Amino acid sequence: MDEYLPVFRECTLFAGMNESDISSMLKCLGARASSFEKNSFVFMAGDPAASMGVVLSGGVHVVQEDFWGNRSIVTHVPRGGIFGEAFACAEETVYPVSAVASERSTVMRVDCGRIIKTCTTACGFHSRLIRNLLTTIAGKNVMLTQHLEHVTRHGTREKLMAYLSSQARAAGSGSFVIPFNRQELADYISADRSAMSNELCKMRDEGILRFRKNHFELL
Amino acid sequence: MDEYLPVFRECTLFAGMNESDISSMLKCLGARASSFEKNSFVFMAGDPAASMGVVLSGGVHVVQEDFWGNRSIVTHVPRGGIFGEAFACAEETVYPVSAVASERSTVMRVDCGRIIKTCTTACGFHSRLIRNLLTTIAGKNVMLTQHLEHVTRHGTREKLMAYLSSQARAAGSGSFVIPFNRQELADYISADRSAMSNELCKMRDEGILRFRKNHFELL
DNA sequence: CATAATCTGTTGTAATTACAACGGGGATGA
DNA sequence: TCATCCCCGTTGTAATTACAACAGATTATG
Repeated sequence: MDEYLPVFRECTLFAGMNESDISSMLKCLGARASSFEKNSFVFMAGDPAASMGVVLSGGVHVVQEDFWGNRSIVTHVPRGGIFGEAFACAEETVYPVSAVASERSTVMRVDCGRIIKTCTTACGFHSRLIRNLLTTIAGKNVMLTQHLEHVTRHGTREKLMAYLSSQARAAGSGSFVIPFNRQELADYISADRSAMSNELCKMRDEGILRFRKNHFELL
Repeated sequence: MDEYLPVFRECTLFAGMNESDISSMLKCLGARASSFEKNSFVFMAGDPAASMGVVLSGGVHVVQEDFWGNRSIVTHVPRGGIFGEAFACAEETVYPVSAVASERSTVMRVDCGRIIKTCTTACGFHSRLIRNLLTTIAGKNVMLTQHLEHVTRHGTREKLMAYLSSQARAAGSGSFVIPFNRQELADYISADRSAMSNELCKMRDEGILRFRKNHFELL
């Protein structure tokens, strides 16, 4: 397991811990790493939701299948990312989604009960681990709330204004750089790229914003 | 503060605790209740995000204002509900939203740092409190993820199928009752009521589902 | 029971959006 | 330098959705 220590250092779950702390903690938690072939299931929808996963190598797709069998990708989890933690930490009894290796991957699974319920005095960094878990989930929560805020607006222009406003707020300025190209931005706000591009230019012509590539300025 | 003990028993944050535990814990946390007139701010966007709120009486609107000053309501928090906890628990430094009393209200504010960072051996139920906080945020996380899944689908029919599928999964059956009327369902999936109603009937005529009022059956 | 109020389905029209196709940069690499 | 690829804007058309208005059904209320 120690071969993956560089990965753990990138993982928000272990923020503020050094390698020896992490190493001893993983033993304490009974964490086990397993390998998965491409397209094999790490867990399936309907399995008891007891553990969270940490991607040590490769990547994992979180997928959902609807009543009629249509499959869609919810998220992709890259190396160093965690998944399933919200279901395991909530009162959910089973996973409502499946996790599939998008390529040959190594995944570490940690029983969430061991993190939460164990006496927190057992090892020195256990409380830090819980805090990290809480911070990580809370951070995702904030991002999800914002995303929902942007997507639920009616009309392409309203979506853009909501998204750009939040970026300006985060930057503390009306002038900022976004982390998306046009196609990615369109996917994010759930709109068509060309329609969005069109709307952006209309807004520019009306004088409510300026942009050049990924740099935007609200007026 | 003890006059609000009945409210605390409904609050997920204090699940599994009895009234005397809650009472002593609130002292330990240094929680303070304050009154707010209708339309007065509990906190404003830009304030340092240190504490979470618990609505003891009345209700609170979480509102967001965009770059051009357009205000929109993100959520309404009723009596017994908590708000601001995700921002305070995440690494956010300031609130990106404001909280406004929707009527004359009483709100208890708890410093999140006191919950998370204090030595967990300080009082017996502190670890339970942290677990409740984690469970609550994780639960919201699951709901947000699902909602996003439903809203981002393109087309009214696809949204309906995604939502109804998730309800069927939750019920463990293709036959279930939804907690929305038509208007609420339309708001939830971010669509027009009449267009949605139309689409539902088309789907019924095509034989992929049946419904009567709030009872649905997928085929 | 009668009346009002609300919810739901239906229709037609206007507005918006998705889709496809294309051309102009700008970056990349041989 | 030239060729290639990718990103972005633009346009026209087809499809979808929003909006408004209305009628039947259901529920609430006195």
